[in-house]
Amino acid sequence: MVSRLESAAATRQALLDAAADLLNTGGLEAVTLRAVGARAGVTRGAPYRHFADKESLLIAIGSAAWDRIAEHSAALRADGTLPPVRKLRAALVALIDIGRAQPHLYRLMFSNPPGDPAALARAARRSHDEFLAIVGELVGAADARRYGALLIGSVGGITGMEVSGQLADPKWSQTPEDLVDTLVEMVAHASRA
Amino acid sequence: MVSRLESAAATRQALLDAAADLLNTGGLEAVTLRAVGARAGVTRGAPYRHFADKESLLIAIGSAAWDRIAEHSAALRADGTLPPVRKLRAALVALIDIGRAQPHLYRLMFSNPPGDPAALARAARRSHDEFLAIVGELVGAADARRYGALLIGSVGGITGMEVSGQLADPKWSQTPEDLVDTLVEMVAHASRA
DNA sequence: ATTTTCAGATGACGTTGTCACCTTTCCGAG
DNA sequence: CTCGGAAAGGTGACAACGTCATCTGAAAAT
Repeated sequence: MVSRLESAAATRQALLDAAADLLNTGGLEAVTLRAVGARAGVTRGAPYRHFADKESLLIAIGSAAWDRIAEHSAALRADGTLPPVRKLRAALVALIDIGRAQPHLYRLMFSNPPGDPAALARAARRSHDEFLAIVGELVGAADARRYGALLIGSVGGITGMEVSGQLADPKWSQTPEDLVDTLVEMVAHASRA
Repeated sequence: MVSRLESAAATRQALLDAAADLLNTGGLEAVTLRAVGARAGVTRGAPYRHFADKESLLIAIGSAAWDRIAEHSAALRADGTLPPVRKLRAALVALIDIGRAQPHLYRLMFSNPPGDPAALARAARRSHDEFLAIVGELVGAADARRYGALLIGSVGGITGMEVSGQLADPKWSQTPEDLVDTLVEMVAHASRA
């Protein structure tokens, strides 16, 4: 008694899960439509009933990841028990966690696909808005844009260094969390002056 | 009177130039060994006399870009007429300039290839060392590691936002240069305290 | 002068993304 | 209740790609 619509939606989700799984375990090169189909229990042509092409499937995965981050930030913002500095730090560290646990997914989130270069940037907007609100609680609405862009960009890059193994160089002797703490401290201090 | 060695070296460079050109104009997807060979005046199999595979060719391009940055930073560091803050800003803005002028090359520089994930991270080390020295001039050797990692990561991420078009959102109303100025100012201030 | 070496050309193979066509199954109108 | 359209999925085919084995010709070494 599964309706056709339910079955189709389930297949679509199975394709997304299969692709995300392959991405995490074997990297982007392991994500082939044939492998995705096989893991989802269908054949190579089936994904075209749910996604225009391979790129659309990847964009959907990246967008979903951005949506989860947006929800996480929204939940943080709504938490009244946490002081703004804590919210900010938690929101930033969430990105680091994704980068560490799912580096290939992290890369995908920041890629811009050849066909629709702005697709993932659009998906990131909701997440950025939530983040902007959290920053505003700390530094005030006037400076939120300035420090918001700086913090998001910085953490994105710091996580990128971690993902590509550059931060592992003993030359730095800093964890991403260390750097985030320094960054938040500097921003909090600068906004008070 | 071109010797065979000279001819081989010229072909190798022609392949690198052709690939870099295709990368800049058409993105990574436009870089096919057949197209690279055609533009360099050879056929599709010829690149295998100079590079183990396609990935090695791309790594060579990314490494060369990192080398150019290292040289640029070294030249900056040797310039006695510039105060440390100026050197630091110029070194950081150099990354932004590459990102803007050659976004696909910029992406390649920060990618980690499936075969040798640390290859480009190694190529970036010399550049990082030069940068570390410049930071040291400003904040002292004790804090150089801390702020060096923070600055490199931050600027990498900020440029990434610019490259992927996220900073273009009027929501931020900040140029990458604005953010770098804020960042440098904050670091200079923090290191004085 | 002869042998070795190596850049380059060519043919072939497996894999991939994609499309056209066919089959099957479900939903809704009569 | 029937039947016709719609849509999911399967199958065959094709072009493009990375890669390798093999061949050729010319330069370097002996």
